[in-house]
Amino acid sequence: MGASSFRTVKSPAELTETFRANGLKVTPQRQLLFGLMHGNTVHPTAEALFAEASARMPGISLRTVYQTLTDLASMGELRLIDVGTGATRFDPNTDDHHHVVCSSCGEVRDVYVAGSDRLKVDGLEGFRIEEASILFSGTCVTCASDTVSRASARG
Amino acid sequence: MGASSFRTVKSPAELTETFRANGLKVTPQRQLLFGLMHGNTVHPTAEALFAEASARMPGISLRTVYQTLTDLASMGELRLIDVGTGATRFDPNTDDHHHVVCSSCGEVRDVYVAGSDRLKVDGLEGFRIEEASILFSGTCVTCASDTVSRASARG
DNA sequence: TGTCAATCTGCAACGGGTGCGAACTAACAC
DNA sequence: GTGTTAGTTCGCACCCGTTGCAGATTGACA
Repeated sequence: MGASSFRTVKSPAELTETFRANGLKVTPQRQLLFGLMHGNTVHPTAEALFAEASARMPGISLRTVYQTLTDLASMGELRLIDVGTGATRFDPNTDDHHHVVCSSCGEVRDVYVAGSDRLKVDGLEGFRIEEASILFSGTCVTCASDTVSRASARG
Repeated sequence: MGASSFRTVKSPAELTETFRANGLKVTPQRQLLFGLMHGNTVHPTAEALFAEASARMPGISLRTVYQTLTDLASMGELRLIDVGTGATRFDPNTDDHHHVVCSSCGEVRDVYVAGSDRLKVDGLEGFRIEEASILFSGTCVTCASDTVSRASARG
């Protein structure tokens, strides 16, 4: 569970190779997005990445951001996750893991779960299961302390 | 885990009482929806309930369906679930349970999981967890056999 | 340097869901 | 039965996230 086993999205250089190998072209827009996803741990939305990308390359289209992200996802280089906050999040961590989401601010963090093979599950009869995802939700430390300070300001 | 411990939405008569007790009026539209949810095990979307309701009460508004369902949910009489198929599902089963979704047809079924307290979870530091939901996804028996028959038709 | 398929952008459109306000009606009092 | 009024219903406009489309552009390879 240490950083040594952490499997994230390939480097921009490697993704360039992967794209070319798949017959896809490598454009400046794509290279920018490769860089923005590499080592990214905040599970950004398409809009958030678009904002970052726009700052570095004014005129880049939101459509292109979506296109590149779905290309990356369909090649298995990143994961699309839905934590119920409205917009799809993009996760460069392709390890087998799960997520926590703060129900107040929407922050998402990776969670590693061991022992799920020992769960007793009733109700899967008739299904060929391909995936199981666990989503924790609660309040992050920042939002919790905000609540506390607001409460004491009132009191 | 038998039917005896199954906790579903209250009967239409009980919901009538609950609504009145909360200062809400009991309209024909609401009574119709109470009946449609009672004993419902298909995890319908608002649109699906709207279609059923429209057949019995032409002219009922989709807006009213949403309104009544969110009222029921905020009273804890049913649960809103998101299985990643786009639309919110409404689940009259208020037991502590989880779900499987067929990635092909979107069918949802209830799943009971025991032993989740023995999971080893890493990454929740700093979060006050309020909920954990497990979502299985795979192919239901109907979609699996459809695939088989299509494959043999081709062969 | 040329060719051409792949890509980019902007806009229209779509699905799910919500805010709003005028018309309506359940609930309670008399 | 009638009146009063707060809660509801309906339909429309609109929001958000996302995708389809098409014309202009450009990476990749000869």
